[in-house]
Amino acid sequence: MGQERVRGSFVTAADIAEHAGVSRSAVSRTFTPGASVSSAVRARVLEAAGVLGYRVNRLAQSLTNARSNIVGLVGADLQQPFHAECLATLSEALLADGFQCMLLNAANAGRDMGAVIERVLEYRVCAIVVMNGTPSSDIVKECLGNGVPVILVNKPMPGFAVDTVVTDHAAGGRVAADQLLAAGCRRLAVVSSAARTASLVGRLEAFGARAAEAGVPVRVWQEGPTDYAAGREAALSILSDEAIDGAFCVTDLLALGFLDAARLDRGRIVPDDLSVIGFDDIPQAGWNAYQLTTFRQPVRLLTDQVMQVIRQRAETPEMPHAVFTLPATLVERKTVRASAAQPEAAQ
Amino acid sequence: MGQERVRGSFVTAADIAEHAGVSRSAVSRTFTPGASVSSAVRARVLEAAGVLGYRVNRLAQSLTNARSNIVGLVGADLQQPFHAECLATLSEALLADGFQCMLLNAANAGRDMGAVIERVLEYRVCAIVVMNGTPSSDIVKECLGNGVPVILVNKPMPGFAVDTVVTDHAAGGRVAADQLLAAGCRRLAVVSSAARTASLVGRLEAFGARAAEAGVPVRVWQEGPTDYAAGREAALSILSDEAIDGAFCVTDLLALGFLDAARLDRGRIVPDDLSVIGFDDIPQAGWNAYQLTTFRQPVRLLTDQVMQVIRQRAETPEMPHAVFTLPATLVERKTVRASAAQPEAAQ
DNA sequence: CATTTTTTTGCACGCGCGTGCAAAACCGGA
DNA sequence: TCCGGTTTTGCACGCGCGTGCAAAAAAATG
Repeated sequence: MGQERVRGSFVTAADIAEHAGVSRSAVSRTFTPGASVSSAVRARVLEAAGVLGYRVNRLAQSLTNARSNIVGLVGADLQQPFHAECLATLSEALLADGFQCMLLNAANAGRDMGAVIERVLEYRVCAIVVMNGTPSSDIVKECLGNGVPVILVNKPMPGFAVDTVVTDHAAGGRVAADQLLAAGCRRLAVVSSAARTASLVGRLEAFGARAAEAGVPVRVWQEGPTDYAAGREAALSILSDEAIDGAFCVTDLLALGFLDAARLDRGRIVPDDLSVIGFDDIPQAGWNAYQLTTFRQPVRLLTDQVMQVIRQRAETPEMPHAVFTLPATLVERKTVRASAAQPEAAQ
Repeated sequence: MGQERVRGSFVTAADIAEHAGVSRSAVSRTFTPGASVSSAVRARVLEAAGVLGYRVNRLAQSLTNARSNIVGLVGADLQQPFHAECLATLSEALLADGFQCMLLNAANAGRDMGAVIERVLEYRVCAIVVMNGTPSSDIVKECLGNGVPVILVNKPMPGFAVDTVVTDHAAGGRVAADQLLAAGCRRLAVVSSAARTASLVGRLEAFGARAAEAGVPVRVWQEGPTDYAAGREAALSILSDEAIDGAFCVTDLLALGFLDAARLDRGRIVPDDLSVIGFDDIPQAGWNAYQLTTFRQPVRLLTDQVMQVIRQRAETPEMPHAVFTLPATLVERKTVRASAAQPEAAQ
């Protein structure tokens, strides 16, 4: 079976109808759950479909429904470990739920997301998920105006009718400060990038606030991109200047670069001389050369929440919009000195 | 402008026609390059489109063309650095060329690619690019039977009417052997995984053949998945057994795990005691903690070639099918001992 | 101005599909 | 056998768009 397929063209429902000796409607109904077809007809249609290799044309189908079941997935810097993880998890969940995902790669974060979002609107997507990067408010309005729900991950946009799913960055920042203080650090640094993303700023400010409460000075570094090389530069600069003994890098990539420069170039012993905490828990953070203490972003939870919002909003478009905040969990590895104050007895 | 948009629904060409006082055809022609419209009408249409927020419905458009301009991008283990890089590069190129990409995440490589490819066929994609993983021959036939070109990256399927774009793995394997031999290694190992992928096998066998020519024994390891942890396990097992002094890991991920275990657990000094070469040149390979000597896969070239094939085959479907082999380039860093035999004078 | 040529425009059809509606077929009961 | 009720089936229309065709308008030519 499937042998005599005509090469080079798709089979239509009409072809099946003819081959099975039924009306085209019968074919359509066979592939429409809950439609009325006798089992005899259904059987003949299915057989013909098998032989000819029929496949409903979703394009035409979506035309009737006025909406496809395609979800637009927008993101930049997709090769970064954390972003790649988000993408992999989200796309898998979407597929598992019967959606198709259109990937909108905004490439280097600088490039305009607007152009790329505009294009996907032409496909009548049923939702747009922004995994990272900051879409302009104009384009968000445009999506909303066309009835396309927008879901923002880790990127709150107050005042817009969007759904937002974020990690609790502030809580992470606070815990990071607590950890470093508990480890006895008294000259702290926080390493971020020139990108003043809400998530990055959230982590940084909460960290700074907590340190301030404790009366500990914090050296703030916010230069360059958010990557490994920038982390190295930060370490090279900060660690030569001052006697920093604890650093919170707002991203694992920064932290790993920072660690390498601290150890290899500045001869620091981690965690004895210097404690370091990252954020994201990318796979590399767990590698033996690093064993970075960091915060795990709840990617699975974020994804589940995104899926739930997509489904709910499909049913109830006028549902009130909300911000869902999910907790990051501390992953204790080996870049923070064990607290001397409260030794964990007999472990 | 754009204020009075009716919320919650898309604007159609008919709406524009009415608003501009022209026929619907005029609207269609305005947005069809090379169609005949007077500049007066065009102007009025464009203005109406601006005010109402019109956007052609690609779904309906593709219905007429019998083909969308969507390309299906199939891959597994998308969070792996090399795969993520391929995905990022390819999706960017596709978007730049006016295509849209549908992401088909086959999740854990084990899962069936067929199901996911079947689904994307329903969208009348104009091509399917398989970035990694092995699609069943049945599903490939099915695509081909429907006139959808299939492009395989790093995965030759002899005998099928597909286009193939591969890195020259064998050449890499040979050079790897040469490098290790030149470094004076006399007890070699090659580390691969249980996945007998063509690319992995290609690298491994070429390496083995070259070593055999030189009369040097090679310990072959092919267990577990293709990741960091598997690389560690390989090192823990191999390095305790024998006095290996040179290892070719067929993947950077394996190499980095191997390196960490060799240094941290087995106390080897790289490259003095042990030389290690990887493959792929993922970003982490260049990090200071590793400085791995490896082969850079020509991702940009692969991508360019894929794009060229897509364009050409769109024009000339019956074009003969070919295998394009692109060279990997050795990236010399610091995990291979400098050759004693031929000291590079005064460098 | 009349006529031919060129350009522009609207009509109508089809792309592949879902679905309301009415005709047809079927089923069970009297 | 006939009849009311319950599927099942086919017809025809519409989804939003592109496009061939012929009518209309404009432009060029005599």
